[in-house]
Amino acid sequence: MAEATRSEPGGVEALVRLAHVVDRVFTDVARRHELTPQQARLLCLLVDGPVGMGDLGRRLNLEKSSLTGLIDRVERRGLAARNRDGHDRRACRIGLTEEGVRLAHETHGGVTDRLEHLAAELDPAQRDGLRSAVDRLLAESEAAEPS
Amino acid sequence: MAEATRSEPGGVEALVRLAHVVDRVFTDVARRHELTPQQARLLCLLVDGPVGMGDLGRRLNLEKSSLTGLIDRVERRGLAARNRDGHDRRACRIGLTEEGVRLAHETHGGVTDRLEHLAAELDPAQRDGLRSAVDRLLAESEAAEPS
DNA sequence: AGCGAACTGTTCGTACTGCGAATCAAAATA
DNA sequence: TATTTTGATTCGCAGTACGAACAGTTCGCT
Repeated sequence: MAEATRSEPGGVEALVRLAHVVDRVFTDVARRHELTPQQARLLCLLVDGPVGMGDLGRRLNLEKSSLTGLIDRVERRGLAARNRDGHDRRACRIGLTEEGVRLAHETHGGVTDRLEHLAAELDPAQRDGLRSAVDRLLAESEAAEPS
Repeated sequence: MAEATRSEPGGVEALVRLAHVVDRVFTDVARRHELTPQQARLLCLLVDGPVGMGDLGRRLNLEKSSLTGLIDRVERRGLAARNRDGHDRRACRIGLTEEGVRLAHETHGGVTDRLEHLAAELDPAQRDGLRSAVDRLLAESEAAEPS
């Protein structure tokens, strides 16, 4: 029963550690801007325009009750705002304020810079390999999740 | 100054999303065993034998005061125990109880299974590409961190 | 030996995170 | 229209994480 392990010796461990590195970057950058990691993640998701609560919950992997609180705190800091949806008077879409956009760009840029700085050491072949493998994994996990 | 962005279109995004997938797996598996993600991470770190608080804080990226609480809760559940160090009466080493070992193996196995199940869909070239890229990134980040 | 600096871990107060159950209003469906 | 479903909030609870202040221990230096 060690065959699977033999064929991927420590590969999973490496993935976990990589995730940890990314997480660390996110945490550090967020902190530098007086944000919590979750708040930073939220802002980055909102940077392309307003998003509904449903989408947000799915993308952040949060229960709706958790999301309400997160939005509350971000709204209280004047970084985002709830905009009621015209078609459905229950629903609301979350959009960034001016200050929110500024912070979102700053944190997104900070994270990108630091990760690109790491990725810069990869040679083009490794870059491509990483890209294609990650894309495949993501497609895979997205396909598996809706279960 | 958009050159760097042009040369890595979305590559960083892929990394972030990959981290998110790994995180999700960890959260799900932990929950299945009545653990929080952080508690699961802790158990996995302790599986190779007792570790001192200093090391733990560094590896989990936690402040010591945060670590105290985490250990408290895990100890209260009977999964780990503080063992005082013989050489330094201030220090203590955290070790797993029998039940802790059991849970640690279960969660570690669960995470590994699910990630390997994902990775199994990659063809060998992608696997190798991912491996080498991730190893490189980890080496890079470890070299950069001690700053 | 003795004194002070550095280190290890805890306590305390505070804010944030995240969940599930219960609730309410607004759709959607029968 | 009556019923069900859906979108979001509220509440209570446990866990997470930080920094400052603290106590005991060890270390370095004289």
